[in-house]
Amino acid sequence: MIDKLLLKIRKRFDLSPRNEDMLRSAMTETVDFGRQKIIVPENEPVGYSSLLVDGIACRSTWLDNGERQIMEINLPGDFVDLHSYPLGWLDHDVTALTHCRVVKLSHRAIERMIEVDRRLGRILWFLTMLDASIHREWLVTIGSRPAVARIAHLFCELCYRLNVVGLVDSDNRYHLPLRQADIADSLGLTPVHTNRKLKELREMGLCTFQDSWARIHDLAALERAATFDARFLFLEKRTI
Amino acid sequence: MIDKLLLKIRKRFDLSPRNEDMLRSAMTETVDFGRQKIIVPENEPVGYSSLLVDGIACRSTWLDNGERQIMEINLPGDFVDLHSYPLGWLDHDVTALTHCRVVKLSHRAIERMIEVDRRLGRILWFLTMLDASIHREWLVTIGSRPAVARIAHLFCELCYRLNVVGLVDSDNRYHLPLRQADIADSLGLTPVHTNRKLKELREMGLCTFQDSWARIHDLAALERAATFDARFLFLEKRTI
DNA sequence: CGCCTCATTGACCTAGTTCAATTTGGGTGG
DNA sequence: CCACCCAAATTGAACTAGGTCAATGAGGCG
Repeated sequence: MIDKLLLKIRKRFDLSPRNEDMLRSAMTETVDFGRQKIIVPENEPVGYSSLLVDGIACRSTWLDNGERQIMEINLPGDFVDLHSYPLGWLDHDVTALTHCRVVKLSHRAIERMIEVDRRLGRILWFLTMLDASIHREWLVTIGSRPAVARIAHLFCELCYRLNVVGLVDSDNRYHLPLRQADIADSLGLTPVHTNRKLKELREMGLCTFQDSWARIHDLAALERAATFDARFLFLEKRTI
Repeated sequence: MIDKLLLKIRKRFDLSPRNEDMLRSAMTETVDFGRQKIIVPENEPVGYSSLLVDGIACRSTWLDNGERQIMEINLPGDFVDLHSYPLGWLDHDVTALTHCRVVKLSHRAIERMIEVDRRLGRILWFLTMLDASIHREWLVTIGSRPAVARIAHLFCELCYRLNVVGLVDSDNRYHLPLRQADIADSLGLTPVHTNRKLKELREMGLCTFQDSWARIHDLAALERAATFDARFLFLEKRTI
């Protein structure tokens, strides 16, 4: 159930079997959400955090003009709203972009876990700071990269993140059941322009996104096109 | 020394005198940085976090093409790199945009404080999540708002944040010693375009930015122009 | 005075948008 | 099996917000 979360954590920290048990036993209730359903609504007090175990979700808000801005794409193994623990509620919606399965972790249980093992608290804090780092990288993407590089960067990011949780094939191919409009709304582009630039990436032989699958044909070249530097994902193993 | 930090925290949480003493006594060394100096360099292990007590700093990276993207503007009372505590190092530089004064808080001291009072840990975690919330709002700004609204939004944000630490005059006027280029690099615009749109805001009678001072003539109208909603700043007092 | 940084303005250009039409590929009901 | 429908992808053509380039001001200061 929480194996993808454990993979994500173990990539960066050593986890004792005891830690794993604590996490495992703290998460109980499973909930499913259909596509487009709101998993966590904006501005409402939250008493628990949700771990995405299956499907793809996103953080997004709607603007007055009807535009949607997606601020992060959540993958299996991600807590979609761990930050509601320190914040109390969310400043944005979390929405299912595909069918999603989620397990709940009450804030009270988080509190208890941290009380028993402070290091676990620091690990959870780390996970939320990883989201913040991804936010910053997106700021660079949207603020400074041209359209092709934006799309390329997103595909690189998702490749690395999905790889951590074992969801990338040996030939850099991964399941990505998103609409082009989802990508457009993530990158501050229009669906039409996104479509054209996806075609360009395809014709350049860098990557293909079709039928809910992303295939990266030349990761190194794609990273160059994206000016991608994986360091913002903090993939190194660390002590403490 | 740390009074602005205390204001910032007290706006959201009750702080016991003991908590305040713990914070106060943990921060010792003061360091000054001239304009353009790097306060915390990217990708280098950090053993302490820095609290900005005076001046304005920013988180930024440089792209291959020589462009700079600013990801957050740090004000007095902000920790510029509290997230280095869980992360270990930063994915970006922290740079002084004006002369800055900083006090240091070692990670060991943070560790100790949290050990003594877990609630304080949650408060520090909150502070880092506030930064993340600001990042998300900037994503919306850069991804979806037109130029005038971007600038307006930034002036609203700075007004609210500076107000918390007592740096806004009664007539919504605050010291903001930034170049137009700093604003441009924060918003994903060019300095030229920023200049033109600043003129527009001035002519609309919404706000003036001249000689290092921002004057908001009509905050409500400026917020409307920016589609600004202060909720992302989590300004409410909360329990726990 | 001369220099330097930053703000301002004008003229032209382009990456990305907008609008609208067409295609594609499932489903689904008969 | 086929006609129809619908969501999403694709393409074309015209448009614009914002960018680029380059010149001019306007202060501050050694």
